[in-house]
Amino acid sequence: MLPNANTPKTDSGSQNGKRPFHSPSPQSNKKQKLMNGSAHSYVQLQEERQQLPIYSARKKLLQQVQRLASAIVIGETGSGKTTQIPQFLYEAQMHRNHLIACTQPRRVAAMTVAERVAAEKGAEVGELVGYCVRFDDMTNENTRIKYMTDGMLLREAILDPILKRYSIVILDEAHERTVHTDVLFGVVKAAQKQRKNRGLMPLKIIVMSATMDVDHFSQYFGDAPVLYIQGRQFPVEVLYATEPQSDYLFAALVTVFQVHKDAPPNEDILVFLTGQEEIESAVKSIKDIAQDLSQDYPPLVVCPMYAALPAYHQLRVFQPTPKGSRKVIVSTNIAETSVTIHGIKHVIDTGMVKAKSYNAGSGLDLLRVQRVSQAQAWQRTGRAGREAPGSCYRLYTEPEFGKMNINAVPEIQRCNLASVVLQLLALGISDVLSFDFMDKPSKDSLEAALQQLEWLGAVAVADCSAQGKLKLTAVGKQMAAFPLDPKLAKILLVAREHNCLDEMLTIVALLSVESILHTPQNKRDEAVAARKKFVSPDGDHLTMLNIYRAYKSFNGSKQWCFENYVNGRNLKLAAEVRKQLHEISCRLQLPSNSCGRDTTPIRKCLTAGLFMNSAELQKEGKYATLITRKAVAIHPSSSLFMCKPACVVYTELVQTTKCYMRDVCVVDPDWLTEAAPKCFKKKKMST
DNA sequence: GAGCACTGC
Repeated sequence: MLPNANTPKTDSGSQNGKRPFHSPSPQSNKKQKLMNGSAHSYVQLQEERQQLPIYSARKKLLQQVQRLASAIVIGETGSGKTTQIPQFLYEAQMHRNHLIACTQPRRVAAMTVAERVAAEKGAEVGELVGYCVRFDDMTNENTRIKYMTDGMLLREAILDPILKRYSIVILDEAHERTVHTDVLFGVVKAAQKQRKNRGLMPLKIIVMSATMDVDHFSQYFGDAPVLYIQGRQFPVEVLYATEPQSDYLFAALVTVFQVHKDAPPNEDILVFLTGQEEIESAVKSIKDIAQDLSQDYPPLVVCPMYAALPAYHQLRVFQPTPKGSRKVIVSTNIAETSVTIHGIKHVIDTGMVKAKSYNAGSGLDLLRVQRVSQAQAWQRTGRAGREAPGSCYRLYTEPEFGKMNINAVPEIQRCNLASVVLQLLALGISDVLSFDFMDKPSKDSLEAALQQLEWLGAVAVADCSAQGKLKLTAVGKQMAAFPLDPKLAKILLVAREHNCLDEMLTIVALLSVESILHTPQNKRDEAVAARKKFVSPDGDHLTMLNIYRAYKSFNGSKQWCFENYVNGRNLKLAAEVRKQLHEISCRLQLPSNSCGRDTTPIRKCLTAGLFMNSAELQKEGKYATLITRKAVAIHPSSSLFMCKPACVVYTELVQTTKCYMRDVCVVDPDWLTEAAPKCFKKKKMST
């Protein structure tokens, strides 16, 4: 998806608030540059390996892993831990002819690191060294070192909770604390214990991180020893605002031009802002101001950077700056971890980020602009010292920095846990509330997730007491087989009763990718007009199905996508997801069939999964959700906006200026009681 | 009568 220039981050910057960045030796600097090239001879690669800082820690690490069950490795940027540690373990025969897994939070990282390590081993990727990510398994029976996404290992654990194919599991980038990594912590720890109790081959666990919160990891893994590995980060001068800034956007603009005035040309600037709209407007302001500058200033190239930006626009960020000019990149936190941009000398950190927070009580996800954590601030700072010394302008004061959270709240404490809980149950962990999380999610959010699963018919209480053991039902087991939110998995399973699996596979695939609509701000009316022919009176799900069918009938033509204002990239992804879901439904022996032109079966299936997301029209012409009686409205982007159907289900709620329902479908209220008699009966009794 | 940080199976 992204170009080669986008080197994924495999090692992470220092996040220690107290420790200054330290300089690398000149020699290692030269080697670092070599490493960034592409074609190397085997001999060259072996020489480079021995120059890495981690090489000197090799013996100690091997001894520790030999002797103990678990180890923590703290390694800074460029230490080479991700590429070297799996090789050290393999070369020392510690894999015992089983697999060494090394998990990554991101696909691109798993793939490119595997390529690199395979080259170092003088082999093709997919043989001794392989990778496994969704849609792409590059391993075979000879594979011993396997890079994979953390979500992939979690999927495998459902089929095999003690992970018998693996002798060593390395959890890399642990400081990022993704939901998948956090669940894996508990899963590998339990697998290790199980194997020990049953007298099986031990499972060694290595946690690799760039965090300052080392003790937390160590304690969780039985006081595992911690190995520190020096990195190769250049010093970055940190400058704080002298007084608090009320307008971070304005402060950012002023700072950009201050740096532009004082710094030599060819020293590029990276600015961290929070979102697409803010970035586009800042880019425009910078361009406008730059136009009015005198000829004494170097020319300015301004690039926006955010995930939703079309790939060919993203490319610009990676192109080298012409000699004598300066590049300013205005980015979301995508440049914090997911992409590495070369040539950055100055970082401007507004200290703000847009992050998701979840309210278990209302079940509402919402995106909020908030302060970054200290760890994130150091991560941003580190982006200025990748290739040479740099500077970082913090648009907040030092006391303000001191008041920030040391680490970000782990994702598992701020998201809907229905998927996680379903997976834990599928792993055979019945006592979800007391699962050994490194940082426990709140009891409320675990209970809300269980409630949802019970309503969907995925779990049943095995005995009558309130604290009774929970068990997955047959339906729950089938739901867990799909890489989907439980609501969407349920939609697929009920399709067998309504004979419309073909349609539901498409709709669910479309719901699990980002928007397939492309609506440029200045061409909104044209886009709406072009897509009018696809609109279904039954709502957005059916409209999307129409678009997908048309897309397929034009063989995914790019021209067609362009003319109809739909996002070809996301439609293609949906087709890929659909294929995977189809394979799983074949494995579960769900009958493949179509309902033709009748939309009723489709809407009944949607109701069976989305009944918790239902709303009815009130007398005064506004909507209220059925379960929580919350005031909501149809999102203006919906094909049902302006229509007033009596009863609807929706995919999700988004809170902006109002609480909006997104992806709305017209349903019959009787279908709701049919789909979840317990849920709606219960509601009537309590009101 | 509006707007969407970032990943991942």
